[in-house]
Amino acid sequence: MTDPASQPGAHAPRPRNAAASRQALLDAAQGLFSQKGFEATTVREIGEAASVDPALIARYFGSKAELYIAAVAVEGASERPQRYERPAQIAEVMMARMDAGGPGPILQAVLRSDTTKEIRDAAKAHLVRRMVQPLEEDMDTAGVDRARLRAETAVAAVLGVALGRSLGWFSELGGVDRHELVALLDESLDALVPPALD
Amino acid sequence: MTDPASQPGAHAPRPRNAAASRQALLDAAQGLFSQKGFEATTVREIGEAASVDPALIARYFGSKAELYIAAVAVEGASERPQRYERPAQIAEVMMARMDAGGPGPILQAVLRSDTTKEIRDAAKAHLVRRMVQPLEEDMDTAGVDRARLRAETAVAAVLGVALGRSLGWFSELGGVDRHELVALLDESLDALVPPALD
DNA sequence: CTACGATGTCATCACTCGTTGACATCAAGC
DNA sequence: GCTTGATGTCAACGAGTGATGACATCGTAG
Repeated sequence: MTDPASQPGAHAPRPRNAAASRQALLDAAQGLFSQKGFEATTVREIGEAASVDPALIARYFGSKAELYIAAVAVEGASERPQRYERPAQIAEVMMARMDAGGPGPILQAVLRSDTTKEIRDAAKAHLVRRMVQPLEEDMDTAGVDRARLRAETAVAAVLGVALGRSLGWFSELGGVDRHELVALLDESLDALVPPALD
Repeated sequence: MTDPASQPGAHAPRPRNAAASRQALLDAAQGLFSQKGFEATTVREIGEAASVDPALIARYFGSKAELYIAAVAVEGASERPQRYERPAQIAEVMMARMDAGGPGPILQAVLRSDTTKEIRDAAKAHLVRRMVQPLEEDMDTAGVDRARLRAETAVAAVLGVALGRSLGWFSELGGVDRHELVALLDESLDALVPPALD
């Protein structure tokens, strides 16, 4: 962010700017990985989307896999810590994200088998930390039986619904208003994950 | 078909038997596609698993894609029509299948984006016919509101749980006894898909 | 102004994929 | 026994992939 040394207002064209190229690659990768997954996205596609030579992926990130990890890290970091009052809020957050830009690198990594085990484990851990554990802790303090299993089941179910909605599995699920769907899930999830009573 | 055994009059045993080779390829493809999906399975793998030269795939099926379609057709035909008394029975059936041999070609086709749209649509239709419609009809006769949406949501949720269990997303979900999980889902699904009262 | 490191461009490598066609080998009919 | 068609084997092709390194070009320190 040093002074580009040109007119104010309009960013100076940066034909040679490593940071900008790196960022462009990262953004393009984020979008493409999010929509198509790891294997189905080629480095040449990423380069074209970023208007950057694909060879720079190797230079700046080392490899396609490391670029993927970087994209996942960005997605993970962009999520601010959050506390869920009701289990269906997880569905709300997840579907809002998917409505915006596809499943995202993390979910892609979790549900596809063509990614490295290393990447998949990292994505799973993220999912557990952000979604399962909050639910589990609430139920633990409330003394609910089988808290962990209930939390995992709820997250998996929400993921299924969000996925089916995003990928257009069915006719109505994809088109229904998000909040209506969340409301529908709310009743159901309360039976699976009893809400904290405190 | 005709008795292949040792009688002199009958046809000799079949060291070179096109039908047997074809079937071996189909079986191997069914298993591999079921576990790894379409793109991640190579024709060389299939050939090795079937102990048949991969080139015969082209000869007997035309291409890898047509072999895939044949495998899906086999899975679709093997399912006998079934009626579900309670929504959680869908979970039972689905998880029993997955515990046996992975998600299966049909589910793989639905959830992965690397398959042909044609294949994916066929798989979706199969899913709707076998899972969504039975639920919907029960609720329609019971006069439940938003029957179709509820049915689709329930199937998607069950799919998510079954998938998460099969793919090892979480620590407990994968290991828990299937029937315990079904019981857990039963309460929850009743809220989403009110059981028929007749 | 010049030299040098940083940045971008390009051709190409090694590899895997699905597919193809030539060739080998077997079983059966004349 | 020899021919003929079916069946199996094999090497290779062309199209992709990710990755690599040589080279060109820019920006700027000296």
